[in-house]
Amino acid sequence: MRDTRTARPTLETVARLAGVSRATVSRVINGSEGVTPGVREAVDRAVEQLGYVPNPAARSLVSRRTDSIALVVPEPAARMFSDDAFFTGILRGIGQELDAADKQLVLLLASTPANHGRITRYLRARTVDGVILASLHGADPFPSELAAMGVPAVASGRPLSGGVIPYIDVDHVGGVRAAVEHLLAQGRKRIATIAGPQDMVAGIDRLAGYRGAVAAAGMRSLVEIGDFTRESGTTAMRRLLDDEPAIDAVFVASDLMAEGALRTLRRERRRVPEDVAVVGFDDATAARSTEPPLTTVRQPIHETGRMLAQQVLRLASGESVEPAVILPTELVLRESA
Amino acid sequence: MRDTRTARPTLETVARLAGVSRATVSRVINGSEGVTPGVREAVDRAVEQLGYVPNPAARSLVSRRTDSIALVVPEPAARMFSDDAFFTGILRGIGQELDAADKQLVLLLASTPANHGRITRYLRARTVDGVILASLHGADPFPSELAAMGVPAVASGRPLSGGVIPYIDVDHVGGVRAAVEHLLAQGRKRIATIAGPQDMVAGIDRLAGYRGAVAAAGMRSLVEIGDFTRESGTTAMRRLLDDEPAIDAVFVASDLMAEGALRTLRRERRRVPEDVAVVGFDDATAARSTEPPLTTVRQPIHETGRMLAQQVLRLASGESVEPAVILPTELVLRESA
DNA sequence: GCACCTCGTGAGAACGATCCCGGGCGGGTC
DNA sequence: GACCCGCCCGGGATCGTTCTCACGAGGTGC
Repeated sequence: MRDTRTARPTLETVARLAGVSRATVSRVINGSEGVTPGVREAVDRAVEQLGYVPNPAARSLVSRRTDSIALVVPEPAARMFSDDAFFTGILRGIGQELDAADKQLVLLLASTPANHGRITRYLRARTVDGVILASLHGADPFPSELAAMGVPAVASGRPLSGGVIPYIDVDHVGGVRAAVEHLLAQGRKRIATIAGPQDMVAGIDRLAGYRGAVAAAGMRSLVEIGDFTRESGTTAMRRLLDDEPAIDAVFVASDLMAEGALRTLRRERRRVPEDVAVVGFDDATAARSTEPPLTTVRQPIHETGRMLAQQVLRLASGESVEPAVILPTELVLRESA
Repeated sequence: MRDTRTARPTLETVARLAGVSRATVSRVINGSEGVTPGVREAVDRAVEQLGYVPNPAARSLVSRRTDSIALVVPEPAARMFSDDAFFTGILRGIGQELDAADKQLVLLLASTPANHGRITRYLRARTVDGVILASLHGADPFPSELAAMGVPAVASGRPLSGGVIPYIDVDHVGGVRAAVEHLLAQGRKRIATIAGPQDMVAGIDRLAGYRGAVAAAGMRSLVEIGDFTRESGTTAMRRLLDDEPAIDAVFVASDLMAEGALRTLRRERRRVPEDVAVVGFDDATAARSTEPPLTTVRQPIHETGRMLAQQVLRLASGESVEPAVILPTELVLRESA
């Protein structure tokens, strides 16, 4: 007899109370087929009465499953991203799907390089059934490491290091094309862009999309590089106006930078959209409240999170998945263009 | 002989290679004292050579520790919070401390009521050594449930349901007092407030702070309630101006709402700070880029996260902690007041 | 020089589940 | 009526650690 406060019931306890064996209780708990209804009921009652909850450690020791998925977030990604809403949006999407599948989410923040080793070790211990990699900078080592370890993994955003693990991304190029075509349809003649950092996929692909669309229209491109922050949008816009005062439209690779750009335009007394049209990217919450409200490219953040979770769960259960899933983007028309 | 690709080394494997017993290897792994340097070295070499990583499931089965901490986030909190930067800030703070302590972070998003049961069950299974509760709405059941289960837990923000578990919060009242006194020192005569929702501590305490400070100065209070969103700031400010055109200052309980308020003031052609001074709360990143830049009360978000982690780790290791830790806030002077 | 104590090491019993395998029982077929 | 085939259920091994306890060697005190 042990302290009833601390002594948690085990399979054994339940089995005795229900008058059956451990194996049978296990079958009932895990919903196996061949159990007589009467017995099943007796076990259920015992479980209920004792408040039995299976011990996950014991379970995963033998089953070699942990029912949990890791989300690895390299710090640069977390810090740089256009806004935190992106991160939390993805998180909610992932959470929703894992929830439905009754899996846990383990968050691994890679803040320091030291930390990186800690994470790899953790992953090697097979403490999780699968890994989701948040979007990465340049030559991030995680994808190939994970592939080498044989851990089921998917990435958010096309990994720049090459196609070694499957990924989910949004249609950057298509979104930008729609934006530029919208500007062209308005009769804009001189369309510039404020691009994102060129060591991130989002930065690279959106710039490529702009270049392609502008070239297709037989126009010259005009590019300034920012770093996805509001401040960089402000200064980049100023440089653009200095270089080419005749600009009548600008595609900005993030809403945050677009806010900054709007500010410069206001200071320079350029009317938006009359003198200069502005299109952003992200459809951040702030896009509704800029002056004027921002026309922007919406990306399905929540859906991305859900898809990430779905794919990694598939991989974890042994199925195979497409090497890439590209989710559609959508131009949202407001007043800035 | 098993497949070397899948067969992970165990203590036994390491022990054989090093020519010692399992127990000794275990001692070395866990850094116990009494091990001869020579033996320790031999074991270290074997571990290195085999790439041995302890199996967490086996370990926690016997040790009854899991080396992981859960962060429980009720959906309303996540959705409503002034901005997602708050959440991610807390997260980073927690991450940093857990990292230093070599603990994992398990994220539990309470999106639906159904989900709530799932979370409680998970927590009852003792899958984590401790729990951090993200800030809660009104009468959230988690604090008392956790207390009843005897799981070490701390809350972010004073739980409204009463002092059943320790918490970390910032000095809302002190911050607001500093803000109001700053306005008084400028000779402002009619100081209004836009408060947050009155079912959240942040909303309640900041309003209380305002009421206290204004009363102390022998002035009447003038209150409009918002919900921490930009839009609610816009409309609340309009109502305030309608009610009392003579307003010459307003304390706004969040920067996001302050942005909305600035917008209304701009539309109504009131100059800030000449005609109306505005002070926000949070020191969100956007506060630097409003026009004019926002004077606001900074709360130590990152520090809050770190403290949450520190306290829950203390509790988990059996120590006791103060029932409440209040971190200081600071008035940041910019141009809006 | 004998008893005692300390310190490093090993043997073996848990921890609490899953899962394979075999035994018992009931019913259908010849 | 005997045989056989399924279907349920139980026994027991197993997963990979930690931890208690016992043991032996070497140093110290008298």
